[in-house]
Amino acid sequence: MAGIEEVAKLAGVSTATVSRALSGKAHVSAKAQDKVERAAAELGYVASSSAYGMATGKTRTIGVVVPFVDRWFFSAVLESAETKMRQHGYDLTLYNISGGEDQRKRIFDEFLLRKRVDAVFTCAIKFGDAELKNLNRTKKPILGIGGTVSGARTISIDDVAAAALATDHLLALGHKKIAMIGGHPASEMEFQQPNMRRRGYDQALERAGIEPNEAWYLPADFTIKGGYHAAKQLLGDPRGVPTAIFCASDEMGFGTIMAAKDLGLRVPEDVSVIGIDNHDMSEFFGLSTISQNVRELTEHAVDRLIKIIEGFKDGDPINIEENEEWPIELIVRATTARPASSRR
Amino acid sequence: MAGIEEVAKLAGVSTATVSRALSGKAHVSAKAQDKVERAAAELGYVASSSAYGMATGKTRTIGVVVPFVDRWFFSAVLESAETKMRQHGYDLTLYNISGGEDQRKRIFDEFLLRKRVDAVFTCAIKFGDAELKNLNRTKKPILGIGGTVSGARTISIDDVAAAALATDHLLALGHKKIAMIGGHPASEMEFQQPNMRRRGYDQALERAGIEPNEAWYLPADFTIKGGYHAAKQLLGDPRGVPTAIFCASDEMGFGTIMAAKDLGLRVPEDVSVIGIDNHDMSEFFGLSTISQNVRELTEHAVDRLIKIIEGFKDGDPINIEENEEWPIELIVRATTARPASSRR
DNA sequence: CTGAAAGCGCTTACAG
DNA sequence: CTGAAAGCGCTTACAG
Repeated sequence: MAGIEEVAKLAGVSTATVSRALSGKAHVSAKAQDKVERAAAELGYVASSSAYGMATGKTRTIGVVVPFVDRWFFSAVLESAETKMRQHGYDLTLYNISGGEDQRKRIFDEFLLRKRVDAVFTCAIKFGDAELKNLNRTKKPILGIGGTVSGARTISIDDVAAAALATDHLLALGHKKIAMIGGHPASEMEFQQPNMRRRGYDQALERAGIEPNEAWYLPADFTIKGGYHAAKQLLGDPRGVPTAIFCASDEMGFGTIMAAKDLGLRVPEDVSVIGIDNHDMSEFFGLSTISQNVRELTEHAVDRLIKIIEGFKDGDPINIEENEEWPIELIVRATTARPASSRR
Repeated sequence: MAGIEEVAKLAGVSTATVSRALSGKAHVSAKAQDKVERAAAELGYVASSSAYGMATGKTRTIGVVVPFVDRWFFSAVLESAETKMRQHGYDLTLYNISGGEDQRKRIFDEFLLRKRVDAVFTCAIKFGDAELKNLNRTKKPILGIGGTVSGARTISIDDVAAAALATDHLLALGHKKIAMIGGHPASEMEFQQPNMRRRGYDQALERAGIEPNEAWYLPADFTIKGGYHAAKQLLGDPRGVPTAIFCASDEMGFGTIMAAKDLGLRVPEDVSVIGIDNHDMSEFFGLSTISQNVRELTEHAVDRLIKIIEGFKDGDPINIEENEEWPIELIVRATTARPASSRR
């Protein structure tokens, strides 16, 4: 509870000197520096962030907006973001949109605007025009990952290319009957990933001269359970079964592997499976996948955002539309192989 | 960027009246109320939280400290806590301890103290004496879940009883050869759960006149992978195999189910499995479990903490040691049944 | 290098 | 019910 005044008194200097010594922003004589540090330590002084915020207009807090927190992808983002922000001396405040329209509105109209945050970091969030305008009006830089967003900076993989790469991997192994378990067109991810990943799959097939089979695109919800159910339908169909399944997320890939096993099918002998994400458990499942290195992506994005905040000069545009493409990587493990028909 | 001054000007009243009208803390004439509301809406005014914090000493932010965020239990806590806090008009700032000693020290010595938060909500965190003292000195109320903590309020299940209940369920079905997959004694959970759950298991067996078999307690790390590996060792041992396995977490239960299947064993015909948590995927796996209703527990705990903050009177002790026991519930699903030997 | 003082934008006793 | 003014605890031009 000790304030700067008490530290100044104990150190025998003015509050200005205390502030300067502790912030390191201006030179202070070695002697004064020492006295201040001793006094601060003795009193256990830590500057009040509200007062700091008043005086500087900075909160040293970044708002992170996510659609879910209890799904692996988002929790990995959250964990990496927190660690990186902490390193830079920033706090992370969490805004979770999953509570529906009301919660979302409250967050955008009230919380995010209340000068609580210096910037906004979003993951798989698409802004409404009004939301973006408000954020711009209050001079909040935005950086998004997990898809591009109009009017803001983003760092994102090329989802079309990622899906095409996964599909091409299966094609190159000799598969011709390739199904896809993807997302619902207008899904709660509120984002274009499902559509883009489907497009990549379609394009890859078409390039290989294969007509995409409508019945072999199954929408699910990106969870293990969703993948399991979809895969059961696909693999249990007596009228014809694919030899490979591309899943738009690794979690759906896990579900697909389990479904295959439960049907008595062997992976990859009877059916190949590939996902997208490189989930923490993918190695355990031996799942082939397309990695976007979420953790590094997040760390890179946080660094970038903080650079923007701290390098901001009056007159600079707050937000510009600009996507930095983040590289993807094919990781081949044990769930993809040549189809049985082409073996000898 | 509009300040209270501009609103006052536009509404033709003083800033005091604006503040009162918007906060609703004092009566304001209907006319003034209306003028203020209009003006605020027109200007898109939202009070600065730093200024609010300066004036009131409140931040309306709660610090949430967790050891992990990318594990289901903690992410469920985080999601529920955020939603509940938001409802009360509080922000959640995230403090993740997983980055090791340095990150932890920085959080406790610097961030949590910087008058950034009104209170601290912890999940499965054990404080050091110095940490607790600092928090008390800066008058931060603490509420913990996921285990009791000395010197602070907690809401927590009885872990010994939960483990005993799971074990008793297996015993009641007729199992005598019951193994346990638990935690490492001094685990990264930095908490007593592993030990307490083992104690509950031991006690239940002893009450049933069964001597716990040292070789049948396997430590793992609470993950699916960890559970899988442990279960493989248990179920593959040629010298003798348990008929039931109690896992200290549902995730280890999932791993155990997969291990059994991969060994060609049927669950529950050849081996029964029960966990603790009622994970979101437990229903999908058909896993019998002990539920602690994490989400409701978290919401209840947040309500409680906010009541403490807002009802605080000078002279009240900041933190008192007091545990509220949270009820548990046995949920029997498809992975537990009588042992084969006792069937006919 | 250092200090006195203004100022950041609110809230809230205190008067009226 | 309302307003003038003090005060919250810092930072930072401005002088010296």
